[in-house]
Amino acid sequence: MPRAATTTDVFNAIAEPRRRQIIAVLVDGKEHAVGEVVSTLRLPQPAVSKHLGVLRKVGIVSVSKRGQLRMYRLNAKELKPVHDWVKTYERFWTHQIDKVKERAEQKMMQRMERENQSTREEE
Amino acid sequence: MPRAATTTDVFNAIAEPRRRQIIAVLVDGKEHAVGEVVSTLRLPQPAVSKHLGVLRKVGIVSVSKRGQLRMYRLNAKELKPVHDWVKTYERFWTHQIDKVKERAEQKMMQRMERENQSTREEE
DNA sequence: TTGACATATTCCCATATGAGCATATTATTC
DNA sequence: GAATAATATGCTCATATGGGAATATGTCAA
Repeated sequence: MPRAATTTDVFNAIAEPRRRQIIAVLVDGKEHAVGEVVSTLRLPQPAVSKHLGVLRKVGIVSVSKRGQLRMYRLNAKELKPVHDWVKTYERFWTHQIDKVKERAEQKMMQRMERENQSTREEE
Repeated sequence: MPRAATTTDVFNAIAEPRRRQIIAVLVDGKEHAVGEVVSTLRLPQPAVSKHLGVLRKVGIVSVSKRGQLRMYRLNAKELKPVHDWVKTYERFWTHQIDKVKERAEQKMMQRMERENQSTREEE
């Protein structure tokens, strides 16, 4: 069996860096013409159209016609499965951050104690 | 150009459903032999070895020898880039949840008012 | 109608799959 | 050392790329 199609699911669709770039351009949630994406990312127009096509098939973006323009809009809700999935593993690095914070607070307390002591010594 | 290699980055590595399944088996953070994964997921052993190889190249898992066993352990920190990326778009559905909560609270308030009223009527 | 402009589509190509199967490698035990 | 167990590796195959270039489609404007 070959690799799953990029249009199979969101995970495959976002595996492509350029598609993530395109998504980033649409992050404001507003409508953007293909040409905007092209000039912003400086990618060949056919490439952008193709990538947008993949994103559309998966539902990450939606299109609407405005004259001769095709306006693409981000439908970020489709990214939720990715978020839900990766959130399961969040604790693995969040705990680490907590420990760092803890150590920092301990140092802060120690420093405050020291400063408190020298203040008393000044009295 | 063909599609990027699955060993290129984490995004490509986790695009494969079976690899996500394997990651799920290793979620407890403890060491697991290949055979455990094989029997848990009921996948062919060569397939599991190959997928573990991909995950290892990307750094998502680490290996250590224990006799004739190869113990694989999840290195979930490598998934952080995915989390960081998708978190940028979290607000798109979180806001929706907030709205749902808001509506629920409004209904609750209305209900309380009604009950309050009927209580007064009982007086 | 004829252009000019914005996008989409088609073709070709090099390449990286992932599955299935057979086989090699390594370690253990008798 | 031989047999066995646990993994890894090598092979072929069908298939889905993504890029580039050319071209088709669709739309507006004069």
